[in-house]
Amino acid sequence: MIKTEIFSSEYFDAESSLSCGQTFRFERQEDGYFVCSGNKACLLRTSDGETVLTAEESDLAYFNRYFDTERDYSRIYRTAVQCGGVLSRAAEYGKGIRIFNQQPFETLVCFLLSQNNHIPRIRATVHKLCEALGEKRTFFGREYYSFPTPQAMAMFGEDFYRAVGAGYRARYLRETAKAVASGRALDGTCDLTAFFGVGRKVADCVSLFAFHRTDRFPVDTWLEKVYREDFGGTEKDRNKIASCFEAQFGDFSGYFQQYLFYYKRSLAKGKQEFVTKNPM
DNA sequence: CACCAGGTCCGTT
DNA sequence: AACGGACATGGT
Repeated sequence: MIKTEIFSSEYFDAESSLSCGQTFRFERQEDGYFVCSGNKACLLRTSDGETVLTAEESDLAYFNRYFDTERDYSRIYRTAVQCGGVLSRAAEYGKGIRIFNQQPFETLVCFLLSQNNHIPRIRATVHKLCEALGEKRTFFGREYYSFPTPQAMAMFGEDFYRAVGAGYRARYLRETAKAVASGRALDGTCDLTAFFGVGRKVADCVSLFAFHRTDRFPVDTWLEKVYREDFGGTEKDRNKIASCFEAQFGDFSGYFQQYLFYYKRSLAKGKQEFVTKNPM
């Protein structure tokens, strides 16, 4: 039985929440977005200031948790606006962004792939990975593939992961899949950097996107730019830059980081698109 | 064709 | 502790 649920898009906007880089498992369709998580799928549509979630009735609770729908984001937004400067502009631009609650293994694999990589290619590789090792399913008349289990991934070697476009990260995927499949803990308290290929940035992304550790502020090339250009920072070590932001923003770190990432990247992608979304 | 991308590892100072 | 090169590959 398929059901729908409606939210105001003021603090739950499909476009920005999906394209702000926290997930790679979605596709734009004629009338909205097809979103996958684990072995489930749902639809997100926007119309008249509303975000419409469509899912199997038995998956509705799952996707409510996934999209973090219970949390009050107006408070987060207002706090960012009060900070002024670039943060205020970024919050305005990404007002409808929510931080999802994604599955740990899936998030770990996706962000292993993300390093030194382009978002479109990350999405393509994740898709090929699911196609090859996931289970075929259908939702709303559309085929999709579940995210592979650690056990399924542990059966393949580097050559396979190179073939789906992982490049040099193939070794990271294989080692990590093997570790998790053989019982290594992957939870909110484990040291994520103990996984081969996981440094602070990837660890922070997994902490934030899978365990909702919003006290983490992942620093990548874009946030390094923000730090330099908009905050006038001079430190070069990304670890220190992250610690600096985290000390400043506390439990708002993760939310503010997403506002800033989405804003900075959108500016770089082209003024045209930006201007139409942000009439002065 | 260079340069860069949601970095990390590893060997040198 | 700090620094730099290597790493695969496709987008711009």
